[in-house]
Amino acid sequence: MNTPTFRNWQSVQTEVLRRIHAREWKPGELIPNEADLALEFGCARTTVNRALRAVADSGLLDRRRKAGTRVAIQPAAKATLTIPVIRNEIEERGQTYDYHRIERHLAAPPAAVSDAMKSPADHPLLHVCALHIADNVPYAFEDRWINPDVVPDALNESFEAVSANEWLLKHTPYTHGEIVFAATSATRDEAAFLKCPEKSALFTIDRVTWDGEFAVTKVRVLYGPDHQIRTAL
Amino acid sequence: MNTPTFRNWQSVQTEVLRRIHAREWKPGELIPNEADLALEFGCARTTVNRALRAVADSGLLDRRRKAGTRVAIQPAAKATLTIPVIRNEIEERGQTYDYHRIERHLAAPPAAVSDAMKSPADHPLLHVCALHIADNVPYAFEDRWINPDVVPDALNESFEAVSANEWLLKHTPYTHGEIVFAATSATRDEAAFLKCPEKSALFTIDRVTWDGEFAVTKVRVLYGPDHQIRTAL
DNA sequence: ATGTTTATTATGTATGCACATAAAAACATC
DNA sequence: GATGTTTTTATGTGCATACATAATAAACAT
Repeated sequence: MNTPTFRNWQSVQTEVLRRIHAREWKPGELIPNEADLALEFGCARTTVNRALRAVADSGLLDRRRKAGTRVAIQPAAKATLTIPVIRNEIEERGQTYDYHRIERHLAAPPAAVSDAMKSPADHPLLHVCALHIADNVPYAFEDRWINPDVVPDALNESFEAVSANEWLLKHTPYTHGEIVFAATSATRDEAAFLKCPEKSALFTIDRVTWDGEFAVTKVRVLYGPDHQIRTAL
Repeated sequence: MNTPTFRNWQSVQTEVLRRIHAREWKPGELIPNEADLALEFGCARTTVNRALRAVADSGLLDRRRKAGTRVAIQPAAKATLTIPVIRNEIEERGQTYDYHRIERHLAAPPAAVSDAMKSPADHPLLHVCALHIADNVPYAFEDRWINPDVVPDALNESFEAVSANEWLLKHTPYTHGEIVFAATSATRDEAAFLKCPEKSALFTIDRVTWDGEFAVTKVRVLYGPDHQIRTAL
């Protein structure tokens, strides 16, 4: 009744996951240390380490030096969402993508925007609004503010052919960002653009992108009604 | 003008990220292979490999055998969301958590639910509805269906003191799950429970949890108005 | 009893080496 | 020229070893 040998880290990972799910290792319980597992699985400790590290990354194991590795008590689900460029999102579903720029001008942003971008209240930013369309149906409304100090080239771009989304990705470096998911009620204007009833519940993604200490851009994307983002757990 | 040596994979990663952000390596561009980088950084190829793998995991690099590693053209943002147990979510903000079970009975679920759980339409499931409360204000409404074939013990549990959320986490193994984020409009009943206007836009998480081929539970959590989930990018 | 120092130990990681594998590129064949 | 086959090459991974580090437990001193 010997355990079969596990050659690669994936198979070790699978076995570890099996034991966790089968409750052979119960939540909160300490599991054998890497060296022992390596012996049991007939592989090197490095391999066990890699497997356990992967499982820990997914949140199912808690690891601490000296204390050892234990099964997470409340495995706070970690879902990795991929937020694609809208064009890709649409084209990957086999729909035709269309883009329509609605507005583009320099203006002082509302306080909510200048605050989020940590930009002086009266400092003008480039405001670009656009509609993303899938199979001739409005798909998402994009409301974006761009900091021309950080991206001076944006002032020479009309954003009529290429969406600001893609243009910025291609031309602008950034270091980090914040992203917020929420549900918002469609305003009159938004409803008109998205051709949905006013006050429809819209899935919304807000994103602020930074290059060092300067905000590059802030964008709010309002998706059409019934839009959903799904992922495996 | 020699590059300083990078001792550990984190510092290699930092340097790689710097080069990407600084556009020394431009989007779409092929970067030197691992062996060359190892030589340049004065470390082993394994170390470079680990660093590049980490960056690739975050979506900024595309790696393919033989073809080499290149900077992602459109780094589809990958956001890792942590979906905590609601009680923890509330308590971590220093608010008091309260829980109120609204309903619990065996019933044949609506088609949408039995379909999602791949359960026969007329097969009765345990329906548990509850309200999660933060500082005496309704926080989230939980609408859950539990498969008693998979979790027979649930039939002996009133879910009055412990939320089904936590009880299941503690008692039920599972293998995988699906999760869907969306925005929904509050129905009359939901609005009443959450003490918000009818048709408010509510952030919604739908989750189906499986143990092998059997659905363990399906839950829809409706968060109160203005709820948002944020994460770093 | 209590605080402080010193082992001890499990994980974390760097390294050199070997070999596996996918996929591009070169080549041969029809 | 199109198609199938072989070679080449960059990444992917396993392993043994060594040492680093964090955190606990044990030993020690006060």
